[in-house]
Order: sequence, then structure tokens, then C-alpha cells
Amino acid sequence: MNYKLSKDKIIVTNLEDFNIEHILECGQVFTYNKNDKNDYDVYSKDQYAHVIFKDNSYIIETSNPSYFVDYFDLDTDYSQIKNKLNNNANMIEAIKFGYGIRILKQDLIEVIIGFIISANNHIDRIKNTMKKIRELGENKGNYYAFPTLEKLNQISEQQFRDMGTGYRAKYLVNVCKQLTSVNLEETFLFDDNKLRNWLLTLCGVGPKVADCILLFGYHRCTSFPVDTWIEKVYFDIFKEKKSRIKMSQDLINYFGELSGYAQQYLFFYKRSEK
DNA sequence: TTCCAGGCTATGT
DNA sequence: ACATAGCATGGA
Repeated sequence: MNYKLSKDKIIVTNLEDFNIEHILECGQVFTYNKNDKNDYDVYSKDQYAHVIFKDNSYIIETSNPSYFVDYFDLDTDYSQIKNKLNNNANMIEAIKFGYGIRILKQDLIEVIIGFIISANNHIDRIKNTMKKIRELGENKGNYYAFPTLEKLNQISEQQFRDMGTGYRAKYLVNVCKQLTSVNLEETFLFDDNKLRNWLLTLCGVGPKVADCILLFGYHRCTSFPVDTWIEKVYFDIFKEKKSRIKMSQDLINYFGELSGYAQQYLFFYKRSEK
């Protein structure tokens, strides 16, 4: 994969490890919209990009190209990651299917909110709710910035409920309050264990959601979130059932430093079978 | 109608 | 430390 920066766009070519559909629809992000077959709106924090497929390359139109170079993790060599993971039969199939996956560098607040809503929920409903929350943020003309923490703290439990969050509404009100009482910059310096334990103190955050926040909000690729789909994958590989926490530990022992990447390829492939 | 979705909290043993 | 009920919502 190669990319070229200019003032108002990024052009991505040699697409052996960049596919916008794989990237956005592999379950890591809820803040995008598909317009037609190869045309996506992508929102992150107060930024927006329009992604178009044309002439065997992608054009990422944005007023802030360097933000989206980081967001799409364009300086990481995913061919190397895939080569290292290709020593397992299950992974070979999964990588062949989701060859263009990349792990996004998302905004922490959005990841925390999104994955609290994700508990026992459907991806399409989560996306819908996140869109409604975004519309409470600053109007940037042709899109909305995601609400700042200050604005999020003004949203009532009933408002969250009206946006379809169900019983999770009170978690969201509480967690917004919790997040203002800490210095979020400092949490990026925590080691994995300390960070995970802190995340588990957040309202509505259990083991699985904590692992998702570690992976998608902090890019800690030694975490392996286990949900209903990964449970099925685990059974395919190990032929037994156990608690999700133990499955996660087994999978981390198996995939090591590349756990998070492996998890995304496997999740995307398994969910495609439905 | 019942089941399910990127599970968590609360409440038991 | 582990097991289970209840939980909001809407699509299949």
C-alpha cells in the first residue's frame, strides 16, 4: 500500500492491505455512513472525511489529511502483520476474506461511549444511536462534530434513552461524569494492566468492553475482545467451551503481540457467515 | 412469538 | 472465584 498527501486529500494506491469496506465494517467503529457501493462518510471527533473508490485507488477527501493518515494507521505495514499471522489455518481464511482491514486510531471518548452502547446490542442500532448523539455536537456545516465531554455531561438520562440506548442510558450519564474527574492524557501512559483495571471501574464497562476500549481507543494490540462471534471462533480452534475471560487469555497466549489484529480478521470473517 | 445482538450489574452460592 | 436473572430495544 502507498499513499500520497496533498492539501485537501489523501490518495491511497496499491490496495493489497487497504479496503474501506473491510476497515469500517469489521466492527471496530460505529461513526460512519455508507452512501453507495464505494462511497463512505467517516466521522471522528471534530473531523470528517469523504472516501471514494476510483481508478483502482481510494481518494480520502478531507480538510485535515494528516489527521486521517493517523486515523487510518497508514504508516503501519499490514502486509508484515498478515505474514506473521498466516501460520494458522483459521487465520489464512480470515485474512483472505478481510485482507484490507486496518485498526483505526479512534477518539477515546467516542470509543468508550460506542462500546458501552454496544453491550447486548446490534451494530446497526449502535451506529444509529451514535449518529443521534453526534447531532448534539457542534454544527460544522456539512456535518457535526462529536459532542465534547462538557456537552456530553449536559445530556440527561431521558435524552440518552430517547436516542435508543435503553437500559444503558444511566451508564452513559454516569460514565460522562466519571471521565471528567480524571486526566485522560495520563491514562495513555498507564501500562496495560493498570489501564484495564481503571477501565473496569467505569460504569457500563465490563471485561469485553474494556478490551475493546484498550484495542480501539488506546491501540493496545495485546488485547483480544471476546464476544458472541469470537466465542464461535474459539470453539472452531480449541473445540471446547469456557468463560469468555479464559477464552481471551488463551487467545492472547496464542496470538501474542498481534492479538488485536488477529481478533479483527477473525471477527469480520465469522460475522460474514450469518 | 420467540430469539438474538460486539454484555453488564446486581445478587446470589 | 463462578453462575444466573434481569435488562431496553427492534429486526429477523
